Amino acid sequence: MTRAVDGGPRKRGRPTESEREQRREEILDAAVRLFLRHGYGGVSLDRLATEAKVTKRTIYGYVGDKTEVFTAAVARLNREVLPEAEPVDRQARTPGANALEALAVRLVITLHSDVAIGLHRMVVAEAHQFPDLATGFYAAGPQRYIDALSDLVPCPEELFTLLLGEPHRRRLLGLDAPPSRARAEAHVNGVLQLLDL
Amino acid sequence: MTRAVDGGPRKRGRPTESEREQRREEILDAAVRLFLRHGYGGVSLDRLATEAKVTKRTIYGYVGDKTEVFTAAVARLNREVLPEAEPVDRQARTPGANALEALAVRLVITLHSDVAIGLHRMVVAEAHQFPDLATGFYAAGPQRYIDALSDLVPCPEELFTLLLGEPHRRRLLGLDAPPSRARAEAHVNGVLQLLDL
DNA sequence: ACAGAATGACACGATCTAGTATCATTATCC
DNA sequence: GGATAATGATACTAGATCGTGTCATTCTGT
Repeated sequence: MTRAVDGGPRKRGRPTESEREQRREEILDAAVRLFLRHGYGGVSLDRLATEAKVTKRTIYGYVGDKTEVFTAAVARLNREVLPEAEPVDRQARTPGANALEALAVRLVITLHSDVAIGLHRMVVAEAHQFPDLATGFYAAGPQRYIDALSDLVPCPEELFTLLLGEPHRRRLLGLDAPPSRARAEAHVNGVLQLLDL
Repeated sequence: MTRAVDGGPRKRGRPTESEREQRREEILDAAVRLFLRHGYGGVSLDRLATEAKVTKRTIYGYVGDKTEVFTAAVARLNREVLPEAEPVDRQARTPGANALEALAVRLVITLHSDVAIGLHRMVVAEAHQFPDLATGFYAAGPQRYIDALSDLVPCPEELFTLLLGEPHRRRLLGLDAPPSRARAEAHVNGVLQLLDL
């Protein structure tokens, strides 16, 4: 008999092999949730252990100390946000005037999402303590989007900057909600017109 | 006989009236230095007390608890960074094609400085815990610069966004050093050309 | 079946931190 | 001069947190 998905305390003792495979994922799921909500300093290992329904010793066994958990959580968030950019290449090859617009709208919606904004904010906040994370974040994030745009326009960096723009700055400061698709499309059209694209 | 400016332990007992006037400034000077370097969570009151050559009780007497010290430090930083925008109005009235360029260069250099970047990073990092600081920061900072530009160009928000651009994002992540004046001027000229200004 | 590995529950030590209290010392007020 | 206020030095309380230790429990490998 298998235990209910969220049924009280986890059973004791050594886990089965299939449980072991899920274990690390569950820990990182909880870490991502908590770090996004409360930031690095606002999450204790006890709280993370409770959230992951695991003990601290198990966290050390599967991931490591707090800094390693944070690094792994950021890495997972990077992989979670960036696959949205994968269809870029496919879209880029699609001819027609709307290819650029479609890509831009995807980019705006993705990078203004709660997850992407939370990641961006965390990396900025901890750039002092985790400089390697900042380097990796920029290379895997903004730089990659800029490279994708470089196949389509002559000024990819400036286009990327404008696609984020002040709304993105305000999102980082927690001043606005994520834009609706309609707002994102309007923003994209405004930017493309401004740059004569 | 007056004590040397930075000569060992401060003398005990009730301070003179002139000392009282300086006291709060010295505390906030130290707070600004430490918060910029180590962030809100990275500064303890003991450390702040040592840096300000004062005891914790005196900090409570002059400023308040840690959150009030942080709020006061951010307010002081806002006042410290923004006076650079005061000459905006005077420059704006100066006719000639170089008025906009001169203002833009000032803006780029100021907002990429270590102090401005440190403030921006701190406000982003603590936007969850101090949402009022984020609101005040955007209104007194970016919004104010955008308003100043609105007298000179038809697309002030977009111009502001481009004047910061990816170099500013990279500065927030600790990836670049502050731009030289030459780099700032080159960046401004590139942006103004792109927008046909 | 049995030894060993991995876990949850619980506890513990060491460290750090916010905020307060005590006491001697120095300035201000009357 | 004497009372009062404000300070530095120091210690303290109370709580949080990181990282380990102990022990019973459960799975894996042989």
